[in-house]
Amino acid sequence: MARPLAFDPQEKLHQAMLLFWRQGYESTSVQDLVDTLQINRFSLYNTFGDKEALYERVIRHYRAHVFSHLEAHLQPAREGLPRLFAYLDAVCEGLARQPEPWGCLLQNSVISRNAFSPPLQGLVDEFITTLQGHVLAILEAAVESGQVNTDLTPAALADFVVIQIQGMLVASRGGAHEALRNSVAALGSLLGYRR
Amino acid sequence: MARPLAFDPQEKLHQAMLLFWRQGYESTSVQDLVDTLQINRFSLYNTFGDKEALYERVIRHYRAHVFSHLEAHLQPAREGLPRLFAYLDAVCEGLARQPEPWGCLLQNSVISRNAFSPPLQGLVDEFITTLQGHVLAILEAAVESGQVNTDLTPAALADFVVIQIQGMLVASRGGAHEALRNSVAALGSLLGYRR
DNA sequence: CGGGTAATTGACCGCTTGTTTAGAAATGGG
DNA sequence: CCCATTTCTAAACAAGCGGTCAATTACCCG
Repeated sequence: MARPLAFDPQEKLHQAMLLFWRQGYESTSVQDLVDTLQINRFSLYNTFGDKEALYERVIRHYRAHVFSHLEAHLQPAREGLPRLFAYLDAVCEGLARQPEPWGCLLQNSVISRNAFSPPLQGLVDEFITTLQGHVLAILEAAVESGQVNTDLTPAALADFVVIQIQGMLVASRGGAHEALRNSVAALGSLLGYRR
Repeated sequence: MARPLAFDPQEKLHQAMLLFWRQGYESTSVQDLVDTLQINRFSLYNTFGDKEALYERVIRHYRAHVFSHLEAHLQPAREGLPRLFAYLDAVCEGLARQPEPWGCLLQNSVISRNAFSPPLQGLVDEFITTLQGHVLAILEAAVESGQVNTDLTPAALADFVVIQIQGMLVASRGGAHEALRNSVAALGSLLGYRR
């Protein structure tokens, strides 16, 4: 056959994810990637395609290896509020554990979505759609089972909660960990959720 | 004396604000500014300094001519919840009226604060601090006067509401106007605020 | 009307961006 | 052992970035 790769693509992809996560898409140059991943410029293009193609793979990697663990807390939706707050607690904990306030790679991508081509925009938009779906299912179950007593529709409540989550993810980039915990506690109290 | 300016600095500053508002700081090049403001490159530097100095003046301009009108709804704080929801309604209305979903220039600046020098970072951080101050004062008055019945501290509630506002401002960039209104309605309902 | 002052002009600087090229090096099967 | 195949290396590409320059133009005051 031919000359084998001198590096592990998965490992390099992981390193690229960490770099993009910390610095953002636009602020991370190809030179940064070359320096950090310790592979040649051409090898980078040869294995991952151009910068945006690499970022797409990074996003999928993040979704599969980071977000999926958080997403697991949101199921099964029929259990209602305990699932929502298990997720919110895990989000708080994950954000607080970061050495620097990087926030969430997916939410960061949503914010800079205008820098992407339409297909990639669609991919990052899926994040909000997915979140919305999970939260809505949980709140429908919560309202139906009487966990939360309100005259609001589950859909309106879901909009409210998703926006709250988005706010938490951006606020975390200021390092306001206590504000995040306060925020979750307040939401719990207002929804009448007893732990 | 000497040759007078061939343009109105205030007018050009306003145009620069609109451009930065729409495109963001990093995505707006000096060439974009030259093309849009219709003044020469050097004249731009001569009157406003470098790109970051211009952006600082843009932020101050925004604060004085755009945000101040919204901020006015937050006072006097002693009136409590009506002031908060007057502000939130105005924010919703302002965001919905935008021809394209630009969000809030100040919140957008907070998000890309890492691209700025420390002094400018401080200036954009003032936005959250200011908002926090207003909201806290309102909620203290609201709790004390019994407008809202909760076992939460006003400080925790303020963290919650400020994060909610931040979430609204970033979500608006996806054009989700109805979700914003639902979100405000949900907050009102959960706080027991009757309009 | 003439001279001093300041705004304007457009070319130009060095640097970084993302991307590509041509040639050298390394592998494993026939 | 050698050649086909693929990776690797370093250099270079064009385009765009923020920022600066000397020369020119237009104005107001004396």
